[in-house]
Amino acid sequence: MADEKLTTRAQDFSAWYNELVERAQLAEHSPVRGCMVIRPNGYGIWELIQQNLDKMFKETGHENAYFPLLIPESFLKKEAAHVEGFAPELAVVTHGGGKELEEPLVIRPTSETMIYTMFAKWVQGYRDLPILMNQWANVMRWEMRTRLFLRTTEFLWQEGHTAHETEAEAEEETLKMLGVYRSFAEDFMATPVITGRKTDSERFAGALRTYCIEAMMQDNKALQAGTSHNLGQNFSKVFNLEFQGRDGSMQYAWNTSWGVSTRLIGSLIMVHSDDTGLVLPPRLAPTVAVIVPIYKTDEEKSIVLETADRLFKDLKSKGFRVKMDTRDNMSPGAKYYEWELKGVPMRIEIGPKDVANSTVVIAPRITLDTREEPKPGKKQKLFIAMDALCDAVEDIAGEIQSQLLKNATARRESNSIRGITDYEQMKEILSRDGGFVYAGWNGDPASEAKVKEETRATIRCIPDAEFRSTTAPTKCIVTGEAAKYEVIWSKAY
RNA sequence: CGGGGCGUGGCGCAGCUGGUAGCGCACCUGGUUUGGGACCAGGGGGUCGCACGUUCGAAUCGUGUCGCCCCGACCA
Repeated sequence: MADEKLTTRAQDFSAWYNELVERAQLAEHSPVRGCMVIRPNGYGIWELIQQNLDKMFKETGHENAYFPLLIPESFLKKEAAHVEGFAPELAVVTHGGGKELEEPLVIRPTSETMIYTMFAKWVQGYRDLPILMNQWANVMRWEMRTRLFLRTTEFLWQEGHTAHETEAEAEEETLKMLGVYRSFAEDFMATPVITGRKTDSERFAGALRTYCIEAMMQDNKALQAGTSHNLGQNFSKVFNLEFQGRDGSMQYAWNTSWGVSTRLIGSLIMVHSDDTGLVLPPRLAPTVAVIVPIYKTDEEKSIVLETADRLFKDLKSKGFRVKMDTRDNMSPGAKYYEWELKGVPMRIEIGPKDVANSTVVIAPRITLDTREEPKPGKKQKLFIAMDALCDAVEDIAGEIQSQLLKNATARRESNSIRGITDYEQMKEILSRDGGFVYAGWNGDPASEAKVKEETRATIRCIPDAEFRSTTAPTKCIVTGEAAKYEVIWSKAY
């Protein structure tokens, strides 16, 4: 491997991202415009996202189901806001079996219309509620411009859809799932997120209220990592999702929908990775540790491999996602670079010296505050007794997981600016370093649009109470009028 | 859709004042190496996005076409 170094983040963040995705073999462009091929290294991350989120969905009472890829065009046209929101980005099937179809079929951009059509058949009385459902699926949106993981024509996601008896119940569900996303982001993605509500202009087409989790990337831009919508009765009215209530009257159900997508993988990359390559939180790393055996002579080779294999099997039997790199045509150094590029959280080196001492060397992918500082100019290396290896891997994985969250949180905080009251100053900040600017807003879409036009920044959300500044801004930063909300302004993906 | 760039072995590129392809990496074989990107020797693999045209002759010139990437407006 004589590959050149990656473009650095400082040189060109965008080029760094693109190179990293391809070099770490996460995904690449397919022969079809805007569609990506997710390679095993990337798909493995998605599988872990799926497994863990799915568990959280089940724990909160949801069940999985599957609905068709194709949706009659007329379904999409039933809900006015929905049509308007999605019409430009639909892919439409017009032919089947060699004949033109009587009614074109749309490849789902999202499944509200199909799912609520079915819900309507399943619900008669209030006892049939709530319905708490989720599907893992692919969807298509014909985007103008695509980027691997962040915005592709086809992408993988989960979409939760629920139906409830009352508005309050629906709102509770909407917020509960937002909470699930937040926990997942923090506990698994090691990514701090801000929860909040979207303004009307950023709201989902057809929703009453849209809530979101927003994360900050290393270039200080925001990325919406998940959304949860309270759909009110907008869809139930259009799709006749009615039930007989406790008082005997016919009522429309209250719906919610919520989703996260393969975009999360893009977020993981942009939050944690460095100029050496991918950095993955251990809980979402398809390979948590890789063993690199080191030897010169044949005698050394046999004894090192024997020991390494024993440790490998031991780790594996205890459930660790571990790999052993026995390639013989590659120097250890080359392997180090490769596994670092691929984001494996820790490397376990075993050489003759280690065998003699009954130790191994563990090199964590990031520097840990919890361990002895690395020597100047060197990477951190930890000497671990062989008989304590399993515990050590477990501990170090936990420390990396926490360290990543700590680093990302510190970075976000140092790039969050509060207390700005001067619009010119905000413009200056947004055009220079960017970041999250907390400031007042009069609640008028016009002032929001003005900022977007002049700075390309948008209101990411009206943050929940715990994220707001201790002293609330009194004036709208754009107009100087009384502020209705404190909001977060930022450029976004 | 506007602006820019590009299509030549798997990848990255050179060749483009016309004479039927070359380099680096990767790959295969053998040998020496291996604690931070090894080296030597030998070897396999493309007809130059596609179409038409000019010409004795086209990767190279002309026209057209398709596709991709990057920057903007739209979006998870």
